Amino acid sequence: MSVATVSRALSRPELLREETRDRVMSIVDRLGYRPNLLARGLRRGHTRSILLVVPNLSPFFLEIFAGAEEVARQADFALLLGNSNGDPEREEACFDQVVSGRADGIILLTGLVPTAYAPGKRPLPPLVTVLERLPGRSVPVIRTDHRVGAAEATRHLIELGHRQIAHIAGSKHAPSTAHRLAGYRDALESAGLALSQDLIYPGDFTMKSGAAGVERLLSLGEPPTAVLCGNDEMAFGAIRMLHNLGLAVPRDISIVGFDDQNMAAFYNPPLTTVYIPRHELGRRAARELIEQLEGRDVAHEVILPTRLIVRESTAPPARRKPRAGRRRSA
Amino acid sequence: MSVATVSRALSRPELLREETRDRVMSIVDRLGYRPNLLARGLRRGHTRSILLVVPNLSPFFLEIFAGAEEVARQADFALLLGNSNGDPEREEACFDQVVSGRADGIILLTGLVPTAYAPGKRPLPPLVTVLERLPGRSVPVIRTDHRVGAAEATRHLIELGHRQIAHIAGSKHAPSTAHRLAGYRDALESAGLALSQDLIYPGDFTMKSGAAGVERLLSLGEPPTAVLCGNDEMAFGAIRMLHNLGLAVPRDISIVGFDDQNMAAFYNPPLTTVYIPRHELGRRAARELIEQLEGRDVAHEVILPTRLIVRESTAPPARRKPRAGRRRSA
DNA sequence: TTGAAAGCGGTACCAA
DNA sequence: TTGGTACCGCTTTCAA
Repeated sequence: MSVATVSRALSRPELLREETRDRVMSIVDRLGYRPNLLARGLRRGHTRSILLVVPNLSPFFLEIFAGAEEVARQADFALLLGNSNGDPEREEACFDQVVSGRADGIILLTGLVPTAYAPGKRPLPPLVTVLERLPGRSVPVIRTDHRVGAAEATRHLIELGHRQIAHIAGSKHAPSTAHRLAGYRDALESAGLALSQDLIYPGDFTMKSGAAGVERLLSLGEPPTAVLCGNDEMAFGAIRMLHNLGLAVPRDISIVGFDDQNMAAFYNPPLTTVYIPRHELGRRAARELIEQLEGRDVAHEVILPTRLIVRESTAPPARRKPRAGRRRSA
Repeated sequence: MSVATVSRALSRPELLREETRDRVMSIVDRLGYRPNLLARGLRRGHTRSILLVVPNLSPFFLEIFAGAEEVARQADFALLLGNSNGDPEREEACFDQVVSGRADGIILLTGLVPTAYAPGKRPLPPLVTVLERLPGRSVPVIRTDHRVGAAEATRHLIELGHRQIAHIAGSKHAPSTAHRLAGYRDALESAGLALSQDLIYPGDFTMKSGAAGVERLLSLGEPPTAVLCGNDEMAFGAIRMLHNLGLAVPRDISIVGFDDQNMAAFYNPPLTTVYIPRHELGRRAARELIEQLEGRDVAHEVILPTRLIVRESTAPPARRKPRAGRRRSA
């Protein structure tokens, strides 16, 4: 029996006589034979695998990964994970994976393309971005409207009666940061509330920065009665710090997060936050990329809705001004 | 100039005259040429990539991944992520990746080998396990001593004066569950405290099960004054439920977690827990596997120490019995 | 329906 | 130090 026959039994069984096919398969089973994917990929010119590039390994991105993996698996694609860790060099290495033939396309969660792939230099690999539109590029994007989500969350606070509403913003590098800030401003403006630069603290998405942010905001002459945080982590950090300062959430101050991580519902108190359909974001991204790889036309932009989830970290403002009480011993 | 020369310029530059090498490299740079990794892997017989297999995408495993990635990168290995999701079939598919030539070896975090690779069937790929020893196999393992860690945590509660100490155990499928339970028992026995099956709740590592567990334990005739949880997530769930029931931690009941996730220090209250050196576990695993792949001898077992981190979720028992108070409105 | 053989893009051996 | 070339394992065209 020739190698061609074995190859056909595995790849295009319909071309073989049933008897031949069975004979091959039984031997394959017995030997535990698995075709060499490198050779196959080399010959076929593609590997049926896609690379998802994240800027870090936070649970937020990993859930998008999980969604993408689900769709990829169904379509018989392998999903690889590339962690750029914010390093442009590593990001470029991820893109090179496609040039090197290890993957057929990229799902990009970092919001930026390596400079080596700037327009006019190397051509982009098959690409879909998630969360962030690529400026000046016509690359399909699956995203949510951060601005609308942030505005809705801010409006929730306004409707509760808050007037002094602060914002702890995310990392400057993330384009979503600007959009969430814009939504916060939109809501304040439509309510006729004054914007104050003092009420905006530049965080970096870490719990630590959330804690630092709220401490800083509290030191203001006119401290806020509510804070919209750029993500859940910073909200957790903020709440923790408030408790540490002897302040209770939401009694003394209301806190809103962004993302609705799994932990949000189980935090103490459960966090009011903006739900982002991470899983679906991943699913759609994988679907679009696979369509693209298979030569079909794809949507240029998909916008998935966010949703405000009201839990127990928000309430009407207290009568008296929130002031740091005795700092807890520990 | 021949292809052989280009190949050498990229793979073994020391074999070329400096001038030739520079000439090749300048053209490589200009063209953005990247060697095809499939062809290279096919020819060389290895890919310099290793696959890390996790049972799910929880932050716990991802931190081990991050540690392994660090070492892999330094050694110029790519680290792939395989998510078996508890499915034996997917687990087997991960092992097949090595047989298919996509990876050279496996770092296994699931604690079990697919049945297709049972002793006497297919030979195991180059393998290092993390956290769990493989029964009946001489596979290198990098682990911590869960039993000692759990005993230390339990002793901490005993020293605080607790006598009724419960345990919310992890998933039955994880071997660590049994070890942590054993450590809990060890400490109780050495302190001369009675063991009661009622005080052991079978959880599954989720926050939800932690919440259900503590609710159940509280309904006991003689409810516990402290609970050792099999991981941090269950501890968070437990604390949340307690607050929901109008009970405060640690005033009414003490809670200890296991793992020391990032969130532990920022939970409300900050969680007393057992630190597991996840990052180092990953680093060591990658290092051992790479050594093994390069034909060197490797340690058969590496045991890394755990460490009890005392924060604010534990305190001496209250005088009066903890009883569920008014259930909070929300 | 099956077999023979070319070729995917590199690497490494041998020769020059 | 460089070039020519066989070969890694598979797919696919062409011929039988």
